[in-house]
Amino acid sequence: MLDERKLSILRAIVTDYVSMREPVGSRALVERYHLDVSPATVRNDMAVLEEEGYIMQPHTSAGRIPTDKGYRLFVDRLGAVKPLSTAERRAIETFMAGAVDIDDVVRRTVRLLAQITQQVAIVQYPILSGATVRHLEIVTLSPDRGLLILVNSAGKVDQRPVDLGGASPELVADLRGRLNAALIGLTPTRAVERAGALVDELPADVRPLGAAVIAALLELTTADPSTRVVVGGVPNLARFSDQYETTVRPVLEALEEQVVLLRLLGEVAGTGDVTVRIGRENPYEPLRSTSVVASGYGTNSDIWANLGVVGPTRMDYPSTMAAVRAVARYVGRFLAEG
Amino acid sequence: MLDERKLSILRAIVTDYVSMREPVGSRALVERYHLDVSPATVRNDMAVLEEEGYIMQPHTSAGRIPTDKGYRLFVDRLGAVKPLSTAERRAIETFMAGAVDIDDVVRRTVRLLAQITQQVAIVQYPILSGATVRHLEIVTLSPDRGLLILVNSAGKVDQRPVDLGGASPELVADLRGRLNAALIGLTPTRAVERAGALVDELPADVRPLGAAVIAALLELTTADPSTRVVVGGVPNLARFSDQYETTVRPVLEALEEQVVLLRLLGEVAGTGDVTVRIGRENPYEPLRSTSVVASGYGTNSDIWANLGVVGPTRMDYPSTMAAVRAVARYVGRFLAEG
DNA sequence: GTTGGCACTCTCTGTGGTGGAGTGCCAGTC
DNA sequence: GACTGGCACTCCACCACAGAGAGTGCCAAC
Repeated sequence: MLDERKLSILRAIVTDYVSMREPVGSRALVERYHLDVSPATVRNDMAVLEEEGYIMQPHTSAGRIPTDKGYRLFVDRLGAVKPLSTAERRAIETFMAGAVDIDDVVRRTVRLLAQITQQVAIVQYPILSGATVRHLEIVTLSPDRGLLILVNSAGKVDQRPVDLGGASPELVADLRGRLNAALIGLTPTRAVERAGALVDELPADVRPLGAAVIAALLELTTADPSTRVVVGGVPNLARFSDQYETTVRPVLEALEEQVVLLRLLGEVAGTGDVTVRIGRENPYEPLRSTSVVASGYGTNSDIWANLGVVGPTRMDYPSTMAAVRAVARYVGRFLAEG
Repeated sequence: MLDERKLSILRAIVTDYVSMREPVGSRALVERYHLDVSPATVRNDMAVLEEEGYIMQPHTSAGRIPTDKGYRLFVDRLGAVKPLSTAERRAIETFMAGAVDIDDVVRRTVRLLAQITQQVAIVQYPILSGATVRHLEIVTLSPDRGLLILVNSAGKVDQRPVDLGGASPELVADLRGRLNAALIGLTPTRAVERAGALVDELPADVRPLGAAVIAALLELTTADPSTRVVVGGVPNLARFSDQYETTVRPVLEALEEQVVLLRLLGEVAGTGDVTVRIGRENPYEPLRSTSVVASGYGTNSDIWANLGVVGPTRMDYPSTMAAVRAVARYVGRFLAEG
């Protein structure tokens, strides 16, 4: 159906449109991409490509621009992987050095991704499903108010307020001892199960306190699963200020909604490789004229969370995909090493 | 110099320009604000106001718009305090209910402020200078890697990685005991001083570990002072997409730079009341065509941090100031109550 | 299957003209 | 002396229009 030359033409149209930002005509195509045919031939091919839905004209007698379907074919079959520049590679290597905790790693990652791709970057907090409970602390703030603190083996610290109900320091210490003895080394999920069982084994005087603390623990482990997403590179939208209503505004609005971001990233999850959603392929209506390039990150065996960028459908897919892939891999390795 | 009527005219110009977004002429002014004089009289007064630098014309034979100086006078002397609507008041009351920790309070505050003012909101993390050390924990992650965790009396939890240098669990426990005994109840500043002295009193075998931990503690207390700022309501910039280059872009860029935000908010600090920086009064060059309305928040005796909004110089100052003031007061009270 | 030629279409740019809003100024009035 | 009505003037915003340029589709020829 589409012979080699038509594919080359589509590739050239996508490439040219992405870099020039203008509909591309047959003459320019022949000149800039050294196709050894005449513009007329290219026009015939373009007519076919248009009929098949890969390209379109903004209006009669204008050049062609790729459709979502055209970009899709380009991404699937035509985009040569563009290797990162050494500068970019070095940036990735050095950007993470000196990160002090997970927050910091996530913040640095988002900046890095935004800088390399020159787009808006989104990084989801890792769900360290392999991490185990390392330490559990109950700190008394006032007779009634306490704080349950959970530290996992990856160095993540979470806290939750807990109502101590006036329990004595001894009771609190007792409970802490029991919980630590029972839960250390377990995964969060198993820890919650175990804690649920534990409550029945507690002496009567510790039980009310135990119930309150374990409830807090449950909230902590269920509520947490990286509801959190960090965003960066928003000023990069400046490059699309001409398309304010179709591109800038919807992105700004989506960025404000954690839920939307999680959906955007979330639905690509499961794979460790880069996924691309182009235009209308996106699950979120207002972003129908933008694309999302995302990837899971983690170890070989375990995907922790996702990261990616969002930009106009007219983006440089090969470069963006290469950058997202490289950053995802690097962050995965970095976190695995601790 | 400026009699009562000229001030009324200035007030009317500011009000009209803010709501209509168009240069305002003498005729419209007379009609809409029931000035009991003729347009010609208003024109004479406007000529004076222009000469004094309070208003200007975008071009000859256009209406007038306020200058930064005009807005300043308006804010200082002419803006009647606009009370919050009951809906807004109720929003403030209910928005905070159910906040689980400081992160949550800050996030909710920023959303609230953005929603009420319909502008971009910025909230700085509170520096709870009155808070004291409540608990100090050293968690071992691996023989070499540990985590120093500091809990203060306000329920804030901070952590920092620390190199344990292979110290035995007994040594770690010993050090934890000593630190807790020595530091609990002290303010962060005093705690660091005390810890510095403590290192010399340590037995020789604990000393290297002690030095490492105390170094981490120092980092924690000095680095922390709310370097952190949270931003919300960015999509509200959509209302100014016509002024992309002068308003939207600089704001987006400033928002990416924590340092800039801290400066913006920081330089208004010290007072518990609302401060307004109009246009060129801002310390940050690119924001010269925007205004910042900010306020410290805390208790009567103690300012913890700042919050505010940033928007175009052409903003509804009375409403914005009222909202910022109300939110700052409410958050201060909310945090004080715990 | 490919190509050169040609008529056609549509956007973009610049030009000139017009209407309207608003001003500044002046002479007259209270 | 302050205010007002009138008037000439300025400048923007809007519109219509023409011409250039880019690009196309189609057709006949190779």
